[in-house]
Amino acid sequence: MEEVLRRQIEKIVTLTDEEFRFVLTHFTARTVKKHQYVVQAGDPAPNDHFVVKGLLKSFYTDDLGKTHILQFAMEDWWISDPQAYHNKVNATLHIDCLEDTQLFFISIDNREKLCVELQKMEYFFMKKTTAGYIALQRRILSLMSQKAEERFNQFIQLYPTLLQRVPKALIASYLGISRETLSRMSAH
Amino acid sequence: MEEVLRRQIEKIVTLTDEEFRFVLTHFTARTVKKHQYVVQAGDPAPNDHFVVKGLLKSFYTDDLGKTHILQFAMEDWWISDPQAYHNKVNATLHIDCLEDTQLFFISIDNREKLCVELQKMEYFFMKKTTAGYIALQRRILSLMSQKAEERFNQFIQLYPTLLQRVPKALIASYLGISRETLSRMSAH
DNA sequence: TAAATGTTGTGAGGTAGATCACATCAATGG
DNA sequence: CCATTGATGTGATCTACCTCACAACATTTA
Repeated sequence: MEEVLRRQIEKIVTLTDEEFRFVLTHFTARTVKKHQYVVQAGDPAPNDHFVVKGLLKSFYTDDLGKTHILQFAMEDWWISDPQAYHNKVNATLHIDCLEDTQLFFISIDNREKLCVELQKMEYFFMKKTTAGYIALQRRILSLMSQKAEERFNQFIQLYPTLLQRVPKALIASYLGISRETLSRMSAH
Repeated sequence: MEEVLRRQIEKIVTLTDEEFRFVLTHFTARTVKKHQYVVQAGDPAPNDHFVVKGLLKSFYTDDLGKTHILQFAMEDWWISDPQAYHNKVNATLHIDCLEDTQLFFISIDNREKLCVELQKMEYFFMKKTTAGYIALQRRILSLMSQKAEERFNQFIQLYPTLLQRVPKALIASYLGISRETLSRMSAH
């Protein structure tokens, strides 16, 4: 279990056994069942979650009650409500499990402490955040310049495994299109 | 001029005079005329730009030749092609000036050096990147859950000065709607 | 200062995709 | 193992927004 997290970090910075043990003391392990919530809009959400096994989604519910999926997170991914996490305000997003899930979470306070104590880890988080930023920019461009079917095809290319594990209606919500429209094009 | 940059940094971390002088050695000042490009798709784009005075935009040109504006940047903002910058690959975005502009830019190599030399600065960039990430997430939600007019109203709230300085057609492009549609609603 | 170029408005018509409404079949839990 | 709930497909409308076309000014620039 711990090794999954270690491998994730060591993709970017190398750690001695001792350093990793130290890093680990800042995390907490947790298992969560399908359908359970990890973050609820309105509540504080002081943790960032690393997925060891399982699958979650984060989503926003608008004034009309429609939900919009911001992110899926499977093995090796991180998920949080970043605004609530970094600014210590209440969540505006929900996060729940699509499958039984094992994760490590780290509080924002522990993270800030860890970054000061071990600069490598600040570097690690920096790289992760930057990569996330770039991915979001790509998604914005995709929402603005591509039509539904192109976005879906791109999704299939990018996340073939999610196509298997996630109901189509949720993928539609992630892509910003209706269930029915996506259904009508699954041919290609 | 330098003070603008200093104030920007000191919103997040405090610097001694000496530290700031040191920070400055990693930046280069530059003035750019209206219509000039700062980054061109296809070329390397190893610099991140801090705007002291003026106004720029970053945009993507799709296969059909349509352009989509990702970002405006006026005084106190940063602008780059983040993917090209951080991953040292060629740009996919263009960045050009909407007004005569003064800026400080920092190469990715200088930035990485600076972050190691002065950890405060790594913290500073981390905060900036995180805030940017949160803003992009909000924009994605806005593209998915709001319709054209709501997005425009939100834009006015958020960036009243841009409404003055930027042609409506460009704002439309930023919002992912057509010039004509935006024109038809400027009533409200 | 005339010519070229950029900005904004507005009409008319077209369309991608939303919404509503069912139907079928699979999965899950008491 | 039956009953409820979830997943998916598909037809029939509806609509927000796009595209094309043109006009009227404003602003550069030669």
